[in-house]
Amino acid sequence: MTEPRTLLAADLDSQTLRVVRAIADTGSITAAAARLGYSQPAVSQTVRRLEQRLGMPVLTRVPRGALLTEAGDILARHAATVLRSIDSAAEELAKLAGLRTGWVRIAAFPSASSTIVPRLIERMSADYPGLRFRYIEAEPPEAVQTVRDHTADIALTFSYPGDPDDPHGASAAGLTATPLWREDMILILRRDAGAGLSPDASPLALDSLAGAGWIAGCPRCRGHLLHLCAAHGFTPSIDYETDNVSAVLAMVEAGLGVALLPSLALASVPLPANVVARHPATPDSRTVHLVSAEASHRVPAIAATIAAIDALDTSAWGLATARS
Amino acid sequence: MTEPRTLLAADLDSQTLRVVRAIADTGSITAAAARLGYSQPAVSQTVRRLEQRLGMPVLTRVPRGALLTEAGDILARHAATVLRSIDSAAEELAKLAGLRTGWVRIAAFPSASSTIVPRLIERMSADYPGLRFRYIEAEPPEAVQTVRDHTADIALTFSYPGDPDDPHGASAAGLTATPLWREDMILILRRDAGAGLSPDASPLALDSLAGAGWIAGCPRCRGHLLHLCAAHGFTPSIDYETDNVSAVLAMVEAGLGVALLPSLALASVPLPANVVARHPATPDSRTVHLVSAEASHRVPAIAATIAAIDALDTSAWGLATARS
DNA sequence: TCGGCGGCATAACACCGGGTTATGCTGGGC
DNA sequence: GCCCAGCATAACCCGGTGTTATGCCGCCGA
Repeated sequence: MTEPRTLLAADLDSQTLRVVRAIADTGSITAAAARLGYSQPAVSQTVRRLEQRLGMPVLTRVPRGALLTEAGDILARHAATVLRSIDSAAEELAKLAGLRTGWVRIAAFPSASSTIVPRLIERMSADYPGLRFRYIEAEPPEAVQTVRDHTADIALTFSYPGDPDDPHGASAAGLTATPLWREDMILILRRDAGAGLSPDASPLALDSLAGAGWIAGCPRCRGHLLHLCAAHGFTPSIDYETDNVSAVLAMVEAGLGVALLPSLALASVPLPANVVARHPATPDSRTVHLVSAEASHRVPAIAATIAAIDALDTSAWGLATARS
Repeated sequence: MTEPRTLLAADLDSQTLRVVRAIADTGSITAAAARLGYSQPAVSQTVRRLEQRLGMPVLTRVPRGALLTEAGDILARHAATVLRSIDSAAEELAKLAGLRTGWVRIAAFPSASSTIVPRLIERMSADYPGLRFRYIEAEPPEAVQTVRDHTADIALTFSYPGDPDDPHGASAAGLTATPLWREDMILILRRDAGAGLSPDASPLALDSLAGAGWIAGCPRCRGHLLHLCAAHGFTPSIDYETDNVSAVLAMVEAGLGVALLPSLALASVPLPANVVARHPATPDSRTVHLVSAEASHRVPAIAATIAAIDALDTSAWGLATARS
């Protein structure tokens, strides 16, 4: 004769409620067991355990089945609410799993904003109409930081060869950084500036521009330019600094200098008539990376987005698959 | 790498939801564990199991705690509903257990309707204002049947000594029948009828009424009368039959005959002026029983009612505690 | 920059809740 | 009076869900 301690909500788990509800619906333990896919004793014992936890009977056994007691009625009534809520939770989760809902937050560098990102989101939205997206434009270090602090799920970054703080530095945390594409660096100069140097569309020796004025962009891009020129034996005179690609082109067009731009930056703005793009004689490139939290790969919407990034056709932007 | 099968609602038990909710509230696994009274690994593992059932992460681990993912958000949101519902079920059950709510259905024989039953319900209502009662008047066999088929929780019955179908016959089922009180049988006759026989208030030999006309009530009462008279060597002439006590008294008053009534029957109607009640010289009694379903004794409201019946002061009705 | 600390994960283990099959009992209907 | 439907019990088994002990990692403060 165990002392019936005070009732705890912990005594009521959803499994038990499911059983009570099945009995209420079917009117017998045996039928409830059949409906739930259990053996009859399983249900019988579940009820018995419940009853001894509650300290009072939940159902009265009658010759052809079982009737709920008042306590059983209470349980069955609330079971409806509980199970309905659990079912709808399961349904929402199934929608997440089935990519019929979900958010994906993306961070990327400026020149991706007008190329890769819109194409990606367009594609994903077409394939999975339920998914929603957020986008934050950020330079690589900040973009990685957004992933690290869970402000974004996915970051697109770039790194120059030999870059000390390239995105791989992030992999120490739970982050992964995988190279996506190799992006050619292209020299931008006024048509007449390079006129005497070599035929129009052919590669151009970098050091032939040693004496030119230079227009540079973000700090890391400027750093790369300095590094690259040093390897070619000169120090560029960087006279103008701007991140703005249109501004760079206008400056070049105005004859203020030359620039070294990644091909993505050129993909979304038309080249002014008397401005030309020439590959350096010794090819130069940077690499676009995808940075994401390891754990997030199990989030269906994020995994699908990553897959879509991999599947993007980037040939129009001058991107080549990265060999890592 | 287990294949993430489709999500089942069965994967979501209330215990897990409780954990998710605690994490959502506290912001860390450790704090949630403390709040739930678990060890930290218990919660950690609960989450891990949940995640592998869902096939997607539920929370993202951050340096100083954990953040919910979208899936975790869904769970936490529904957990609120589920747990609220479970809590309110527990609360209602606690009210049942605490006798602050509940129904008790009573069946009893007619002469209890105007004596024991109102007193009992009055008493119970005073002690437990939340309890509600239903009452059905029924002769013993029917009253036992109401308990058997769960139309009533408690039946008050009576049985005459040697009664073949007394309530004990019911004990074969899950029913119990316990004797409560011994109820004296009393002879009712007109003052002048017994005048020459013995002093007014003294016991009266039954066979002194052998020649009188008799007024009898319910079938079992009539049966008892026949049995009793046979033991005294005569067969009564039963001229009138009615269950109605007032009618019996009026008939006696009118000189139509004499009657043998249980003391409870006399408790609620005044004896007409020229009608007297006399004990038989050889005392005769019947026994009042309580019949109830074994299992119902664990129902608090019913147990309390039975206790209240035991505690009733029945001296005013001429009932003596039964010796079983 | 290094040690302390807060927080999570993992390992190893124990328990019992909750399932199974086999079987018995009871009450009702043909 | 026998058969059948339905519930209970026994005996057993497994895995979910706790426990403690321990390790790793990232942050913070001296």
